[in-house]
Amino acid sequence: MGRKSIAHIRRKEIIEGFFQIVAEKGFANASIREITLAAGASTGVLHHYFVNKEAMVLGVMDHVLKTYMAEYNDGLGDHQSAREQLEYFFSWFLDLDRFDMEFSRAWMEFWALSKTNTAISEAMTNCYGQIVELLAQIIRIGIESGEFAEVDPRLTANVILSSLEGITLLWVVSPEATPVEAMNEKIAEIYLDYLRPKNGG
Amino acid sequence: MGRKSIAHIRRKEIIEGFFQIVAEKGFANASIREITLAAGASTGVLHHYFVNKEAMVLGVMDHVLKTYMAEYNDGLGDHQSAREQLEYFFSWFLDLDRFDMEFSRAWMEFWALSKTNTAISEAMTNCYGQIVELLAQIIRIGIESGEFAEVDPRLTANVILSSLEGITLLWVVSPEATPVEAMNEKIAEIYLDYLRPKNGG
Amino acid sequence: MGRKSIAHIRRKEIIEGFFQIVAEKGFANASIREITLAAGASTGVLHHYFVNKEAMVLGVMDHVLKTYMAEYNDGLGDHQSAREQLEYFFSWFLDLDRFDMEFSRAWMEFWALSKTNTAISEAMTNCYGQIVELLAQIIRIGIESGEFAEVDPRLTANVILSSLEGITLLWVVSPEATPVEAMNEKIAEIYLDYLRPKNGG
Amino acid sequence: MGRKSIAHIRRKEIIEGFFQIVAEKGFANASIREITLAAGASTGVLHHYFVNKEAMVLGVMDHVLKTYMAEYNDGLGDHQSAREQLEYFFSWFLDLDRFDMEFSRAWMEFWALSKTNTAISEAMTNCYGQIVELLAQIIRIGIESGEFAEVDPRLTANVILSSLEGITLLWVVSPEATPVEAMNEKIAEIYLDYLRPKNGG
DNA sequence: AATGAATGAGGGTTCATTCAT
DNA sequence: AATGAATGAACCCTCATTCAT
Repeated sequence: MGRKSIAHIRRKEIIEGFFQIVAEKGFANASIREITLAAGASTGVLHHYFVNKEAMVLGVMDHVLKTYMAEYNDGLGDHQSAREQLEYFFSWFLDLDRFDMEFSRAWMEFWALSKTNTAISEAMTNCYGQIVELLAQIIRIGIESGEFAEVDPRLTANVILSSLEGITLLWVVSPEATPVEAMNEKIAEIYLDYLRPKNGG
Repeated sequence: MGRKSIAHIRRKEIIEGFFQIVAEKGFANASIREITLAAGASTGVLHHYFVNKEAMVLGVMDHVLKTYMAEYNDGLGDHQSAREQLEYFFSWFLDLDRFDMEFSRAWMEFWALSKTNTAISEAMTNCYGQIVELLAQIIRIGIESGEFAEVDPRLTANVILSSLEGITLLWVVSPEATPVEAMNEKIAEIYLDYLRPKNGG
Repeated sequence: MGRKSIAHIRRKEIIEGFFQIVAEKGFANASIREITLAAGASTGVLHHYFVNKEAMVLGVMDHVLKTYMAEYNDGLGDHQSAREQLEYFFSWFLDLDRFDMEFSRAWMEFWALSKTNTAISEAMTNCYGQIVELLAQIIRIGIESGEFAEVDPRLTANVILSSLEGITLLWVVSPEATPVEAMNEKIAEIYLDYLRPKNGG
Repeated sequence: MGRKSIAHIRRKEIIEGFFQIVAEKGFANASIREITLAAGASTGVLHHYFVNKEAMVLGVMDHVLKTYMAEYNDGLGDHQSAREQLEYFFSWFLDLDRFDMEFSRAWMEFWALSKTNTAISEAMTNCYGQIVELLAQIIRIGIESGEFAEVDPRLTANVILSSLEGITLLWVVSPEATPVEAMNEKIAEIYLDYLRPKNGG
């Protein structure tokens, strides 16, 4: 038991050190030595917990997905209508570390890595797949209840997600030129409007 | 002149080889040796034309920006109304190599690099800045002519660009899960609708 | 007593796991981790019984020498004449695990190690020394009894042993190209003939 | 041309440094760094000429085989009868670096490596295959001319080679206990006798 | 303008061994 | 007696870059 909890702590320390250095220097320039220093661990311990650098990425992604989905589910209960749920989704997604520069820089590295690394690609696809499904489900409920217009739920979910991630992207690439908060509000406004039933139509 | 054109050809060969390998393996794993093989040049020649790998990125970005802006301007003349110009913008942006996997993968690498490399960051900011300005100008014209509602031109331009780039991002990360064409159409539809003057309102 | 026998069993398990991995991968690539898995023991236990990898080699060699010499002595009693004893020697030597690939591969590793490791070198010299002495003694008896020609007993013993070990060597290096059984028979035939008294001389 | 000859020299320097360190420490303990120092080359140059340590082994073996076969063929012309050729073979084989400790130690490493490395195994099989064929051919000629008894040429060739290599083996393992010169002479005597036609028989 | 041999720092990873539990 | 987490030196190899030719 004591052992197990130490292992958990170690894993978390390593993940955090790794995350920090990747955000700072990028994956390729995140040397094991530096991760080691940031995590307060030896090279041996790093490879005791993660077979290689790639496995650390998977560890981070797994950790992030689990944590955030748990947060989402924790706050979900209060929201009754589909519209409220969608608003809740926007606020949750905004609250993620999306506009934490460290988080976003690291996450962008994982985007880039997913192109050449099957395991990371699968983790990414899974991650975005879950979020799209979340959104699509809210939209489906809203359509059924008559709160939303009859749009294609998955397509709309994909479009919303890509718009939100597009903001993150531009923000990381050009932080000063990208007014993220106003953009987020605008996006929420536009899509809520798009989903409003066109009664008069 | 003969000399100069050989130099031009060489530069282009190198840029193309570099681009191909970066798309395939990512910037960090694009070794000079491989670029050399793809470009049909020696290591010496590579460093004769580009002081280092970073300079190749800048070379590519400069080449891409110039080429695409020229294309944009070439096709622009026919379109009179702001709405037509915006539709033209969407079709031009779609026609870029955005949904060419090789292009997009390489471009994603440049996103990632811009975080840690000042020169690339500046080139990126400049690149997106020009496109945003393009869009904002169309929107301004539309507002003035009464074709568009009175929105914030730069904010709207940023939102549109981020939505479009967000599609590319999701597509590269999850090619199979991302219906890019339908998403593009939907995005165009939504923003054209958003910009429509709400007379009755 | 119970303790002691557990210790014996553990030692044997470790030796066998070690032997197997050395045969498979070679000494240098036989990692403690793999030996651990093969022996069903932890790294701690391994180092409890053997101070290091070298000690495992000495353990194996000691075990092998004792076992085989015991086998030799067990079967010896029946053979009266020097010729019979020599024939018995050949059959015993053949029956050793010499043409068991696993044994021979591991043993070849120990040859190689003996060059740079004094303790292993001494164990090897002792091992071959005992066998040469065995052979020389048989030859001496045969010469005294008039069964064998008057050859140099130690030189002949060395020559016979080297011929036999040479077969093993070629067999391990080129298993398919080396007809070990026919070679063994031929060797026995040639040396028995060589030792036959040349009456007519 | 100048380039090419430099490349030849570099390759030879590296092979010699490698050979020396392998003989001294064994393949596994021959670090690139030490080979580098022995060869007077940088790590980069080492890997420029040989993709990895294994390739150096193949380089050595190739070099050795070519050199020695050339020596053999150079001295062959003078020897007319099969018996003379066989005697020449013995003297040539003895003259190889067989009883040069450095050579033999390194060669023993290659034996050991051939067990786990396909390319080295093939080189070894090829090497011994050529020598066996050489010997078998001499024996065949002797049988045809009536100089030799009607033995199995390949089997006999294998037996002779294994006896000779067995001497090397015992010598490397127990240099002091192994009277190599007397053993060599004895082996030559025994096999020449074995091959003598048994007219009276 | 072009070549590719040479450099050597730095990369990720492995591993025998130790030791707190 | 037994465990396996922890250590950190050492390993092989890669690489961008330089420079003599």
